[in-house]
Amino acid sequence: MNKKKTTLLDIARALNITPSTVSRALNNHPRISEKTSKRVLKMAADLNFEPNKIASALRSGKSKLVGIVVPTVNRNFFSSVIRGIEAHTEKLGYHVILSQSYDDPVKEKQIVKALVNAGVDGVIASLGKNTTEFNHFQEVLERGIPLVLFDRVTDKLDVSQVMIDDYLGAYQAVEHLINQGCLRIVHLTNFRKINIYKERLRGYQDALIDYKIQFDKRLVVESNMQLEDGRKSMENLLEKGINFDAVFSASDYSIMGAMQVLIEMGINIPENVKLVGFGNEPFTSFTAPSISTVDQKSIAMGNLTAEIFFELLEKPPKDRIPQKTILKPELIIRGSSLSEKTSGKGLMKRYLFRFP
Amino acid sequence: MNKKKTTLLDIARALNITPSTVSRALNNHPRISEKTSKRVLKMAADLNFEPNKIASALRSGKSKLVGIVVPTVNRNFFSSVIRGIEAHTEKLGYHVILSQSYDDPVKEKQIVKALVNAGVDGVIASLGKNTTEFNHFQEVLERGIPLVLFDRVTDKLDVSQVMIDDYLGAYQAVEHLINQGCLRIVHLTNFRKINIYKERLRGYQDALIDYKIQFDKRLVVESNMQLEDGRKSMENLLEKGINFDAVFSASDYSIMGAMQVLIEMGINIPENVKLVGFGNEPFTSFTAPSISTVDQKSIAMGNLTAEIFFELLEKPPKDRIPQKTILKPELIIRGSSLSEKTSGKGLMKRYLFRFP
DNA sequence: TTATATTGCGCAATCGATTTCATTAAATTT
DNA sequence: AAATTTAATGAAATCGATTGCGCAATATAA
Repeated sequence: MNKKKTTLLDIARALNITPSTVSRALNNHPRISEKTSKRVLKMAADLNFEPNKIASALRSGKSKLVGIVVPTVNRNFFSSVIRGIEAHTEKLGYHVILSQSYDDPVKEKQIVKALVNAGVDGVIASLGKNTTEFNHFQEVLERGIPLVLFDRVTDKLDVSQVMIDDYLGAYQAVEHLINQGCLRIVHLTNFRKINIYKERLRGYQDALIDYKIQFDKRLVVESNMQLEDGRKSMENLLEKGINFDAVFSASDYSIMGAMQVLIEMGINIPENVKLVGFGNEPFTSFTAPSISTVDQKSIAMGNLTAEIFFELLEKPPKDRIPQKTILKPELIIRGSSLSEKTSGKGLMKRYLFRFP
Repeated sequence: MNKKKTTLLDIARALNITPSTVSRALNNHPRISEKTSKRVLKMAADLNFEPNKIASALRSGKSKLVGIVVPTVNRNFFSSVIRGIEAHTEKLGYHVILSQSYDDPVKEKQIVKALVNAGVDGVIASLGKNTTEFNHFQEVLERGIPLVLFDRVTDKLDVSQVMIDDYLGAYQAVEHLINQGCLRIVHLTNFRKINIYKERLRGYQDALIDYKIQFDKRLVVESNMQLEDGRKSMENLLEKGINFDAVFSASDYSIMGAMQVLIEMGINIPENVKLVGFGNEPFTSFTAPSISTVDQKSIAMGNLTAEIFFELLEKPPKDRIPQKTILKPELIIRGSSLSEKTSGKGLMKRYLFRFP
C-alpha cells in the first residue's frame, strides 16, 4: 500500500557504490567519471528515483523554493505579477510558495516566519496595506535571505524594490481629464497612506498645480477603496452637493462603485462626469461605458522582480546592493473619459436576423 | 551579518539538558515535568527560538504543509475556494503551498511531484482542463498522502471529491430562461469535455427535454470559453443567421464576450436576447445590464474541501474511504435575463446638483 | 623514471529535530 | 520494607542527501 520512495542509498546499493558517488552523479559534480555518472542516472531512472527535497534542503541549506507574499491573489494585478515571476522560477528549476496576507499584518508576520522556517531560498513580497512595522522582513534580511519588494513597498527597509511610477500614472490620468476639459476632479484615495496611494495623490495634486487648477480638499475622498466604498464615497459627494466633473480613483474597484451610483442617479458618463481608475482590472473593459484606467505593467513587473531576485540570489549577502526599479505605467483611455462621444463604431455589418 | 537561528541544541545547552527533553517540552509530550517544560518554553522564548521545519519534517515525516493545485488563482472561484481552505489550515497550524498549473498537464505533473518531494502532508487539487492522465495523482495516493479533488474532478481516480451540482445549476439556468419565454436557447460549452462541462451540457439538454423544446445541435457552440471565444462564437452564430432568443453559457467569460458582440450589433439585452452565465465572477454584476449567472458556492466548497481533507489526514490510509460531496449551486438572476424590464428603480433621490 | 597533479570514489560527519530504548528516580502497591 | 509501576530524562540512532577529507589510481610533468 504505502509505496515508499527510493532513496540515494537504494541506488548506491544496487550499483555497489556509495551514496556520495550517487549524489555527485546526480548533481553532475565535476569529480565524477562519465561512466559511473551514466550508470547512476540510468539506475535512478529505472528505480524511479526522485530526490527527497527535504533532506537535501536540510543538508545543503538550499530548498529551491521562493516564497511569495501578496495581500491577495484575487487581483488581476497580483496574479499577473505572480505569473511573470513564475515564468522565471520555472526556467531556473525553482518552485514558488504562494501566500496571502489578506492585508493582515499579523498574518503577514506569521507567513514570513513560516516561509523562513520552511527554508525558502528567498522572499518576494508586496506589503499589506496595514503593515507599519517591518521586523519580520528585517529578520529575513539579517538571515542573509534575499528579499525583493514589489509595488507595495516601504522606504523603511533597505531592500530592492520594483514598482511603477504611481506619481506619473496619476499625473497622466489627471492631465488627461484636464485635457478633456475637466476642472473639478474628484480623487478617491485610500485612507491608509502607503506608498502607492501617497504617490498617486501627489501626482493628482501636481497635475492640478501645473494646470493652474485650484485644489479643493473636499474633492479628495478617503476610503478603503473597495467597490462598496466607492459607492459610499460617491453617494456622499452627491448628498453634500459638491460640484465635480470628473473622478480619478486610485483603484478600479472604487471607480466601479462610483460609476454604478452615478449611472443609477441618471448622471451620464462621460458626458456629465468623466472617470479614470487605476489598475486596469479586466472588468474595466467590460463595463458600459468601459472605464479608462492606468495599467500597472504587471507582467513586466513580475519579470523584472524575478530577474532582480535571482541576481540577488547569486550574490553573497554582502554584495547585495538594494536597488529601486521604477516602471512606467500606461494610461489606457476608454469610453468613461472621452469627451467626443464616439458615436458610430465604423462599419457595422447587418445580419439577416430576426428577433422575436 | 548572517544571523543564524537558535536550535534545539542551543536551548538544551543553556539549560544543561538534552535536546530530547527540549523537543518533548516544545511538543508538549506527556512524559515531561511541568517544571522543565516551563523552563524550556521560557528559554525558547528568550532565545527567540523557532523550530527548523525542514529538520522536523525530515525526521517526523510531517511538514504541516498542504499543497494546493489549481489551474489559475486568477479566477474568483478558485481564489475564493482557496480562502475557504486557508481558513481551516490556519486554525490547525498548517500552511498552504499554492501552485498554478495554468491548465498545462505537463506543468501539473511537475507541480504534483514537486509538492510530494517538498514533503507536503496532503494535496488538494482542481484538475487542469487538458489533464487526461492521472498517474501523478495516483502516485500521491499510493504514497498514502491524502488527496482531495474539488470542482474539476475525475472518476478515473478513486479519491474524495467536492463539487457543485453542475447539472442542476445548468438545468435551473435553462429552466429560468424557458420561464422567461425563451424557446431557442444557445449553449456555449467547452470543447474539452471535462466533468463540469459535460454536466452543464446535460442539464441544458434535460431542461429542454422536460419542457418539450426541440434540441437543435446548431445551438450548441463549443470553444475554449474565454472572452474572445465568446465573441467569436456569437459572431459566428450571427453570421450563420441562426435564430435564437437566449444564451446559456457554461462560463461567465464567454457570455461576457457574447454580450459585447450583441450590444455592438445593437441587439437589446434582455429584450431581444436573454443571457445567463456560469460562475458568478464579480464582473457579472458590474456590467450593463448585469449578467445572470450560477453561483458555485466557492467559499462553502473551500470549507468543505478543507474539512474533508483534514478528516482524511487524521485517518490511516487504509481507512480513507473516498467520498463524493456535491453542493447545490445558486442561480443568481440579474438584468440580462429578466423579461419584465425593471424600469423604475423605486425611489430615486434627486440631488441638487448641476452638471456642466 | 621519478615526482607531482589530477581524477574518481569511499568514509564519515553533518544539517536539526524526533523518537526508541535505556536508565534513574520517584511513587505506589503488597 | 521490598517489589513493582510510573514518571522524567538521557543516550544514541534516525530521516536522506550533501560534502570535506583522504586515499588510491591514473595521468601529466620534469
